[in-house]
Amino acid sequence: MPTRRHAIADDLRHQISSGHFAPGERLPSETQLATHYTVSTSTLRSALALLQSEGLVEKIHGNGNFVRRPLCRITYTGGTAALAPWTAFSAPLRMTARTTNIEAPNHLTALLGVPPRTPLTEILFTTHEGKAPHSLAYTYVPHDLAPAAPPLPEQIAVGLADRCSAPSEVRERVSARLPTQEEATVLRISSSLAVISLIRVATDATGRVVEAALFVLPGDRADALFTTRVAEERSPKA
Amino acid sequence: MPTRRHAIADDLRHQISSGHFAPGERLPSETQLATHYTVSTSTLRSALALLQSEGLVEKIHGNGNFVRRPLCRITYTGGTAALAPWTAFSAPLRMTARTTNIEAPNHLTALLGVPPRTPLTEILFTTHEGKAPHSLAYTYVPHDLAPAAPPLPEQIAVGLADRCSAPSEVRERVSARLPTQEEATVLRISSSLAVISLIRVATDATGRVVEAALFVLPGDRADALFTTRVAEERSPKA
DNA sequence: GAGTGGTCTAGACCACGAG
DNA sequence: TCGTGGTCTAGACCACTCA
Repeated sequence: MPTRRHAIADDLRHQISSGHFAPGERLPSETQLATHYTVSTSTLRSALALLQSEGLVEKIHGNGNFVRRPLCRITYTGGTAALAPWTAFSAPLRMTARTTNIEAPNHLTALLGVPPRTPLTEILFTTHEGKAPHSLAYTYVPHDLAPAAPPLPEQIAVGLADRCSAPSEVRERVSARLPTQEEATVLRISSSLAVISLIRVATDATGRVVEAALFVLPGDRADALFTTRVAEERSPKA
Repeated sequence: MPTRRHAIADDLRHQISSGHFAPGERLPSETQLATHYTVSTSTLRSALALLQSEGLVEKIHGNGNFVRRPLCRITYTGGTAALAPWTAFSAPLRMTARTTNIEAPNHLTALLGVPPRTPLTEILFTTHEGKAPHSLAYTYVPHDLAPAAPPLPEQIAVGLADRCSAPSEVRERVSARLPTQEEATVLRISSSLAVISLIRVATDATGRVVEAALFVLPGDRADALFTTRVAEERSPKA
């Protein structure tokens, strides 16, 4: 038995997908919609919450509810040894970088295998599509491996390749969760829209961690792909 | 500036983690809690919703709110060529299987590269910890590759290894989303707790799909790990 | 049947954004 | 300033679980 909020959400979904509400358009105010559907504003808001968690609608406080423009779906490609994070993405994306020198906070020491307060370089990559941020990647490298050059994305890749030895192993751990308040704000997503949290740790032949990266990818527009080829010699024995 | 529901959620979180409310215990009723915190029941319920989406509290309609027992965190290991799905999990888990013969529905034809209504064998694996279901895996194999043996997990692995050629490539696509109503019910999770959705497709040397598997893993207790070793010969060029 | 959570209401008051 | 969404209230009524 469908509840009212589901019925309203379904109706709005249809109106959006049919083009009755165009992408980027502002929906009627919540009061108007509540009157139209003859429900209370609370019920109407819970209907909109469903659409938000699907990434169909973006609320802007004091302004209105907007139909989200459909975004390019991007694929993070796993298993690449490249140190530059954006090379892992399939689609061409505008990317900005911001470099900060920090001392290793507690939650990073275990990941990087370094003592607390080790000098690190943090590089925050942000991908954009139009004005809307599309994904976040916090990258940490030991300070002596970090490029001295200004943090233009292309230069970082070259700088890293110059200074550090080749990674010999990359471990990527993927989990699903809801975004933190900060992530939701920066990515302009609902805090009820699931995100992929991906932690990538690259170690060189000596076992030293040469890079750790924390990716946050909105679930409505990103996924991660891992391809494994099996050597012919090996038996498929479970 | 923290809202009331966040303050209440924080307080309950502390009481749970400090052991004031024990795992498995039923919380006071929502009315009692609302009185205790001098808020309306709506506000109290929105505080509980926060704890639900963290997997700390399980609501049971008509019965009460229960502190969730902390569950073993499990890791799905990617990149394995094994066809038996449970071998991908790190922890020992109780698993049940249910086999059904079906005709390929539309959403599977593209995945498997077969015509509509191709005979398939669907195997639904469920892992359990105690009474609570822990994860779901829908596995599809072409009917002629499916084991004729009864669907005991161990026998399926043997049956598959006997009949089909070795997979030469495994593609695993990971995304994050909220569970469907059905998944939330079966897994006994809140519909606002993010899940990992993992689609694994194994193809043999001829390019034929020998297995497709759809995993649903609750985000509060599961993650996926992919390890890549880089051959020494290759350059780390981005 | 008694008690629990689930849905919904009609409204107050606050915080934010744009003109 | 005005209109928007954000938070919260006090309470009605329904659906479910368990004794």
